[in-house]
Amino acid sequence: MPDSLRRFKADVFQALAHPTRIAILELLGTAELSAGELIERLGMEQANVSQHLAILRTQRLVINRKSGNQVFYSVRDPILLEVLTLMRSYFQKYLTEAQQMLREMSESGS
Amino acid sequence: MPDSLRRFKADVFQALAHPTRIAILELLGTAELSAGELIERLGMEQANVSQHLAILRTQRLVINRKSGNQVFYSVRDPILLEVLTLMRSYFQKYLTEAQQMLREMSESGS
DNA sequence: ACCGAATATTCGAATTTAATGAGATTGCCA
DNA sequence: TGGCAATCTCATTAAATTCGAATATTCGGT
Repeated sequence: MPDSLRRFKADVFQALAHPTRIAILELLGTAELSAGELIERLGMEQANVSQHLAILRTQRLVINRKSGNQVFYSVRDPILLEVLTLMRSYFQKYLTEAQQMLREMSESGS
Repeated sequence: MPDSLRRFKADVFQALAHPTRIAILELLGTAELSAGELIERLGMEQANVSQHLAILRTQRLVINRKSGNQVFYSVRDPILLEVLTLMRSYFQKYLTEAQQMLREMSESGS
């Protein structure tokens, strides 16, 4: 596999590599949502969410549809949701270990 | 889903978000390899590869087995390879578009 | 005990990323 | 056209990532 494609693939993972963006994709997994709805459900700064959406748009993980005053987002390809589902099963498999790791991190961090 | 788990999930994607680390996982997909073999096949600096391996180890995407002077690495869970396979199909689906994007990036970058 | 090979770790510089606050668009409706 | 709501973009700053060079560690052989 050429390195350029590997870089491209890495960029997609990079786009997935943020809790907020994962949350966005999970919210969009079941239904198309407007930017405003996303902001509300996430409970985060408007500008911040908008920037994360821009990243997802640039990598084409989501598509957007303008309708009047609003912009509606949806996941571009179900494969991406499959990836998230696979990840979910991965985490369930190692759940106790993940929690253990989280606990250690919070202890050493305090 | 609690945010802590989402953060944990994002960390795994972060670990996948580098061309070299993707290359490492793809190499390990078919066979267990020693650090030296990985370095040789990647044709990169020893320290650099070792650092990437450390990241993959920290996130537990790979496991390592010490045998004498060498350290052998392998992918921890086949689910991760499934994720890479899914991504591969995603890229094949949008290959022309990806190439187009790569071309534009290289043009504007020069 | 010493040496060399294999691997890991540390450090510093350059680059990238994330969050916030402020400003700029765009589209609707009176 | 004026104004408001929804959304995006820009600038700044703090934090994280990446790489190479140098250094450290660990193990087997002599």
